[in-house]
Amino acid sequence: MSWKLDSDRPIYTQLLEILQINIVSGHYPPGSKLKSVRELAMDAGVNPNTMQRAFAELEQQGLIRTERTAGRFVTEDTEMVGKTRETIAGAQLDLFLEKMEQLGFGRQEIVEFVSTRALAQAGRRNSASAGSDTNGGAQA
Amino acid sequence: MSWKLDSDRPIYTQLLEILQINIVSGHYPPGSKLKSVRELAMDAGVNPNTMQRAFAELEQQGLIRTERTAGRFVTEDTEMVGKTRETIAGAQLDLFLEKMEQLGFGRQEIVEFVSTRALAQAGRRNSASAGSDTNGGAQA
DNA sequence: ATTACTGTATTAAGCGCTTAATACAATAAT
DNA sequence: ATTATTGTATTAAGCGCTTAATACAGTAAT
Repeated sequence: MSWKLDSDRPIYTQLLEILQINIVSGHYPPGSKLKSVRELAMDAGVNPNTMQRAFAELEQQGLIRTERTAGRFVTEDTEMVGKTRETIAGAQLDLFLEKMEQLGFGRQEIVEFVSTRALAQAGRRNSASAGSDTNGGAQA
Repeated sequence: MSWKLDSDRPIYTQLLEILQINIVSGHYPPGSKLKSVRELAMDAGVNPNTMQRAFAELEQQGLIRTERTAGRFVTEDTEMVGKTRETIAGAQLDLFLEKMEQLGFGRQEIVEFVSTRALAQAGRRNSASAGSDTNGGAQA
């Protein structure tokens, strides 16, 4: 787990996003049990109260289910997880497009920019499995 | 001018980004005079101190020049402006790619995702001038 | 039954951001 | 010379986020 936190935004918001991503990417499988609030807070280096707050919002979105004393579990509604993944991806794209257009880039330019730079030297890793994986190995 | 501010991040940071974009996109031409701190603060609906703080950081980056009592002016170093534009665009792309990969998307998928959705219904506007403009009408 | 581990709630303190209300020096405009 | 406008600095107050230090209720394990 990464837990890269910056001081520019509320920590509980960032924790929420990280937890979301770990769920919709399949890193936290449907139905699996999550670590306790205290343990995750330790991992992330934050106060348990802060992690608790992140969970409160995460649960409100239906991605996790809480059992009073047993702990928290990832939802088993794989369809919802998948939809959430698409929603987040779409939102990220919209944000990106908005910024690029504000910078004066046209749609055509943006596509070329992304194509050129994204396929160039990639992230170095998984240069083998890449190329024909249409699902990225995520979710159900 | 937009001045869309959210409460999730420091306002002066957001003001800084907006000012940056207006400069590197050519909306604030090189050498042009900017409105006063007080006036811009009014436009944005923030306290003059907050706008002042944004300017302090903006000047530190060299995008503007301050003349004690005459006001602030956009730099005339068009090369720097252009480089800054590319730097911001690259940073935005990197952020986007990172999020998408965390969501489980592969590079190939991302390119297809962007190509499909970015060229689909666009932003509705400038459907006429789009298509062959390789510079977006920005900077020098 | 006792122990350990869940989620949850409360209180107080500290810190950064923001605002409000001024004030001052330097220059441009009249 | 006077007035208006510029950037800039200062002080105090309020607010949200974060942390620390607890505490409690419910359940699983022993």
